[in-house]
Amino acid sequence: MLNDRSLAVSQECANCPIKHRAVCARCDGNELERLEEIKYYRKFEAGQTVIWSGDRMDFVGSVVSGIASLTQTMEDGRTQMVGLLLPSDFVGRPGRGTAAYDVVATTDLVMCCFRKTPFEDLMSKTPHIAQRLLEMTLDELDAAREWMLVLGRKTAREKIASLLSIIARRNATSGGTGFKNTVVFDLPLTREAMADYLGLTLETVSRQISALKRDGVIELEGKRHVTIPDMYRLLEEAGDDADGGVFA
Amino acid sequence: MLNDRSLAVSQECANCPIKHRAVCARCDGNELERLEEIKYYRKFEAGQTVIWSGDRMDFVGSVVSGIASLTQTMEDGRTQMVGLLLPSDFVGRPGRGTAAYDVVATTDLVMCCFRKTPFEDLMSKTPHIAQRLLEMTLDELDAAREWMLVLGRKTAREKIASLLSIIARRNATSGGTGFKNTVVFDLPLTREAMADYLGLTLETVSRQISALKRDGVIELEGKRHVTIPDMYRLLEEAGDDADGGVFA
DNA sequence: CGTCTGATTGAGCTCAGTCAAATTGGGTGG
DNA sequence: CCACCCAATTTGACTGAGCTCAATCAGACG
Repeated sequence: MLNDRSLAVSQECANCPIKHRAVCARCDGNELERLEEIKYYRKFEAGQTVIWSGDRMDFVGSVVSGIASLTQTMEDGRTQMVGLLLPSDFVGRPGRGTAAYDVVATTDLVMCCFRKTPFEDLMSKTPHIAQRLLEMTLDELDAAREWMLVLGRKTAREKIASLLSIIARRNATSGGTGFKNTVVFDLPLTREAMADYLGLTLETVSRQISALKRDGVIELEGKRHVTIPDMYRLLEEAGDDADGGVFA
Repeated sequence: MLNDRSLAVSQECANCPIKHRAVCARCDGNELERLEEIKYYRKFEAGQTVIWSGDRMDFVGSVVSGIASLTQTMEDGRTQMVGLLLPSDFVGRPGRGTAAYDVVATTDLVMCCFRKTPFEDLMSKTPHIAQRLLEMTLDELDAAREWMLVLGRKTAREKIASLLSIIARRNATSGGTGFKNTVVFDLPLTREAMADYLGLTLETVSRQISALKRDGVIELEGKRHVTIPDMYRLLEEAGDDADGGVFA
């Protein structure tokens, strides 16, 4: 089966698709061997919950493929996504015993997990891991702060444009020939997930997407396949400085 | 002068008021000596800008006393606070050359600074610093995510209550005798700063504070001195689980 | 072909924003 | 000590972006 195949492929760190960006990116051969001893893969289907907030968490790990989301929920059911986990992103916090957020597989998901205690031991002996984790955590903090500006100060239209920019930036295959600022991708999120990301209702998300389509900022094929004919235009709509050269 | 005195007092790491919580908290005597060699103090008055976003940043440092804020500004002037820096909090990012945010002294401020390059060198040789910085960054990330829930999903009233809770939790001297959930503190932020923190306008902040006062959730003496007669009540208003035992 | 989930669209309402006018309170100079 | 000034804050009236409730639509799957 495809699933078995894909697992088999990623079984070896040497072939791992995220080896250049994950927590283990800085590790040398020896360190990788140690990690390899304590690692194991877990797969989740779209919609499945990886962990519930408050649950005991005895592993940490990296997203290998697929997308997961970190969400917080209030007693009355209001929910806010607080993290979007893409391949190579790290899940879990060394030194903490319980999950602070719900982690949900947004798409089918493969994770490379390490039992927490051995990982922590290894980390204390392996500065390369801690270094890389610090770097990644600082990046996440920057992303979170960017996101706070979106949540606190942007309009619904700007929020949608911002989210599309973010996804485009990561997921993008520039469509067509030559030098162009056209970008094409598939939305990995439902309208509801987008709403939870942006602090909106799903109706507002839908309306704003329709409006952006009507205004020619985006093109849709089906509900999920998106074409951005002019990335600069989208960045403008997002309220971001469409400043520096190519979006990189 | 008082200023000189307070500087003199904190000149030695041994007497430093934040030594247990700052980046240097894990350092041993030897490591502290090295840090001491490259450190220097800087003072800012309330309202002064410490750094502008985009500026070259050749130092990093810790807040020793006072409060600073990290803010992001859009071209049209909308601003969002993305970090509130209290004593012991770290400013700057090792490995980055320019400031990503505006840093502004919200009150009079004393910082313990390190030139960036020597600090980075020291950090690569001193796991204790990197360890502590990782810990602090993970805490900040948690705080940022908490804040994202506030920005994305809470009502104006809940936002104000949340902010007051946060300040109360840190700044608090429980007022009066015996076991009680009464808390007293001075607001270190103007209405405008609170608005920037919470993604509101200053008028809305003012209105909601008035409403909370009217409803007996808080008491005001002057504009800044706040009494929380019942901390649990406030936590309820914040929409947080007023769950676990004493707020700790 | 019915069903079910996700998405779109509409109508009306509400909370928070905008614009504008008081009010407060601390600081200053006479 | 008092009159005045200025910045911060409060309050009011009105507006509108985004929410709620509800109906409809589209595509996937059995």
